[in-house]
Amino acid sequence: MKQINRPNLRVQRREATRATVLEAARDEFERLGFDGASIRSIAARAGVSVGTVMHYGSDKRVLLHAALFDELKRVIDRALRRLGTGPVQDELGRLARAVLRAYAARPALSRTLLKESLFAEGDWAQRFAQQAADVAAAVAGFLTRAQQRGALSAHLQPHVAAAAWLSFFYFALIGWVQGVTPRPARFVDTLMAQHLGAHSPRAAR
Amino acid sequence: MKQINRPNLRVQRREATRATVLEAARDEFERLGFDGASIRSIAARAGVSVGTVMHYGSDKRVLLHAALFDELKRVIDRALRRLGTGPVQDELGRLARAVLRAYAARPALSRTLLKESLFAEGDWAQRFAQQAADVAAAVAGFLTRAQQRGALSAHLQPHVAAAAWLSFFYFALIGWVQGVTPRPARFVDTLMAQHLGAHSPRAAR
DNA sequence: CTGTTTCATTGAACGTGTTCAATCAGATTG
DNA sequence: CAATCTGATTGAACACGTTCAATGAAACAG
Repeated sequence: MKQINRPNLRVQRREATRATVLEAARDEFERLGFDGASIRSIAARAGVSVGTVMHYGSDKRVLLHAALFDELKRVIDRALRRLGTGPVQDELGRLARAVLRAYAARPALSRTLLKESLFAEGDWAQRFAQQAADVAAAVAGFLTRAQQRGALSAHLQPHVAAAAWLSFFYFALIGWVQGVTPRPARFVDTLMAQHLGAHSPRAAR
Repeated sequence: MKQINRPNLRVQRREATRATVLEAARDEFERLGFDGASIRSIAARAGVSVGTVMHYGSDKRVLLHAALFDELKRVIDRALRRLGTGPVQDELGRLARAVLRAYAARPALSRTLLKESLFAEGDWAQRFAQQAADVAAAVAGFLTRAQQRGALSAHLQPHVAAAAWLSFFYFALIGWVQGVTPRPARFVDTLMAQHLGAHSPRAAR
């Protein structure tokens, strides 16, 4: 009887090698930054040849994405799940800060990580676009619930406001990695305050 | 009497070589894209050595900036000067479309041009940050004038709204080069409509 | 059990961006 | 006018990312 649930040795080895390569990649990228890490240093750290490293990442940027995408996605997903029923801006601020911390945790890499995720190509472009769409959808859902409990004007189109928030957030992140926006979460908060300004139920106008 | 106004031969030659190198760089980048163009092909086109090309651009990205910054700056500055007294969103839409056209005019290069300008490093980071600050200031001024002629609520903080517009604009541009925002000007318009929504004098709420 | 197929792995070769010592030409000085 | 200084130019060397033909090991078929 064919053992369907037990992959054969080759598949096991492949997965083990892939994990080893991606872990070595993550370590090198986080320690040395994208440019500082080389395919050769990653290969040496993983104990394989450069051809094997390239086998698991079709180019260096793909390697970066493959090494770090899942962890950042976990951070984002957890922060989205934690969107609660507190004041709208506080909840959004928490979301922004959680993602910021994930970037700040890898200072040598934050600029390139952001740069390459925003401008990814091929399959990874689609994955990052999907991720942004998921965040926008989650934020729109959060805003809809806020409207339903009367914390936000019913006139506001949640998906547009979510896209606005995402725009502010990414712009703030870019400003932050570029050193021109030292307090990105505050920046997002200020813009979102104006954006929602007349849409909160107690707006005086 | 020292001829102050007439640079010597070496200075003349340096400027001529610089212009030649940057023009060759611009041609190659626009024709082949950033990755498609090589330092060697630029050198060949300019009739100089690779060392000379590197002399006029400390690295390939700097070469890109040096080759294209002034032209894009001219487009932006002209569009800013044309901000008039028409409906606020129409004027901002025109500004957005003018810059979009400048990018669209070089399809092989638009993604990298945007990517490298947003994530520039060193002196160029400062120049691009200054450019963004100039745009924000000009848009804030435009919004202030709109308030003064009663086309916009006096309660709106112009510099915050300008930062919001810039966020929408860059996010739309990124979405456009990534293929997820086919109508970036419309995207900006939609978000800005919501942002200004309750701030126009005829807002029903 | 053996031959064949499949796929992972290897590492040298290649093209690239970047560096730098050597050379050359223009400017300056005495 | 010659010697010296200064800065532009050169292009080979280097390290890098990427490619690919060769090799080896696992899987499969008979």
